[in-house]
Amino acid sequence: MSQPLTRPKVRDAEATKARLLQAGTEEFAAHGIAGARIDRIEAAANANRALIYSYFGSKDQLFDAVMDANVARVLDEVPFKPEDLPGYAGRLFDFLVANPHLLRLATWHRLERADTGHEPQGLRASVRMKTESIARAQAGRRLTSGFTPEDVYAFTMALASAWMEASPYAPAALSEDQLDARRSAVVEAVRRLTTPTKEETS
Amino acid sequence: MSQPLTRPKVRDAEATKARLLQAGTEEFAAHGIAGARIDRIEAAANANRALIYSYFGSKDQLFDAVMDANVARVLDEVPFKPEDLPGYAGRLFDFLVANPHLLRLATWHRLERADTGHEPQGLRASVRMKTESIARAQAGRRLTSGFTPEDVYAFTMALASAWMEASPYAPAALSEDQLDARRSAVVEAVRRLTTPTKEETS
DNA sequence: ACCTACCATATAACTGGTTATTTAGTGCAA
DNA sequence: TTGCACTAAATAACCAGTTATATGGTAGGT
Repeated sequence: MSQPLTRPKVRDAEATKARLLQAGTEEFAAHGIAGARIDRIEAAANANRALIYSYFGSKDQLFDAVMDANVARVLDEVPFKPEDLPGYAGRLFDFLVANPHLLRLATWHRLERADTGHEPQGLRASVRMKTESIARAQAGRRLTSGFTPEDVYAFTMALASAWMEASPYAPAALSEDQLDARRSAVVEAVRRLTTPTKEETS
Repeated sequence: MSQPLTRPKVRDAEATKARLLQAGTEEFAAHGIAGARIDRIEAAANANRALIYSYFGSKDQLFDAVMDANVARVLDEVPFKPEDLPGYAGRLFDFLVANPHLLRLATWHRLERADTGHEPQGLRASVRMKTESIARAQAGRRLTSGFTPEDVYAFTMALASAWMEASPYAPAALSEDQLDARRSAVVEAVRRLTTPTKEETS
């Protein structure tokens, strides 16, 4: 995770970009855009600061690149299946437990960057795909029609990240059992929200 | 909301502190701690910057004071009743729609200040009171025992703020009708989560 | 194989504007 | 005249971004 980032023996622009993205991910997740320090990224990436400007353009643009890379990673690693929203919530919960800094990163983006209109690459398309497949599942009576597809999506996301948002104090000090219990609660909550009511199935 | 803050004719330290807290609330909600600028607070509060240091101590301590004041306000304005969690979620939703900057403020606190151990005055006590009264309601079979009191609380909070977290883009452009629909969805979601299941009531 | 000119990669030092915080004081009111 | 509210100006550190320079790999000529 936070091993020192080592340079390859040969010069390699791609590898340097990757180190800068990795160091930027950690720095931005910890301190946000305004709080991030170029010299810390420089040191952590084991690369010169001027390369940030030649490869990415500016601090803000490095943040955008960091977001793009990590959004792509989440979309890749947490598959979405509209017929199993509780399972999706559980997998998302697992991912956030394993990568709490990425939730912080997304939050910083919302606070500091969303109003600039710069959205992470692929995010909007992915959300549209998800809500549309939720709509299809609703039409097929496989999940409740009591909420709009956007509601279902927003609630699922909110429940999966509820615990990380709610407990800023001592978030890491959780036993395996406690973690399992919370995961089950999230899955069960999404199940209660999304299973069709009796009237809907009749 | 953002009228220029005017000074009284006579010198009045309390009034100046109040202006600094108000200006600080808006500045910190907009930019966070690292992004906030003392000179903007000074200008918006119509007060000299040195007063910030003599009354509050530092930029960080001004932020803490701002948090304390606004947490007190929320606790005061959004009454909690464990027997009506859906209603509580609805009122919280209303409050957040009316004061979106306070959700931002709380989020900045989580990101920038929570790990310092400085909690807003009264928050921990209030959360304990809420979870304990949820536990009593569960014991009295008035709400589901399928979740721990902490789960119930975290989920309720998450659902009430789900929409604000989920839609950073064009959050203000919502018609009255759309807002009502979202509110209803939140209330219904909390109702589905918290009403006892058939087995529980039998 | 060897040379060499070229260019992308990389670096250290610098610049100029910004920013939190302090200081030394002014003036009002009791 | 004492203490408090308030102010303007100074200070010292900080920090994003730039520049001038060095270095290593390599394509192409001999």
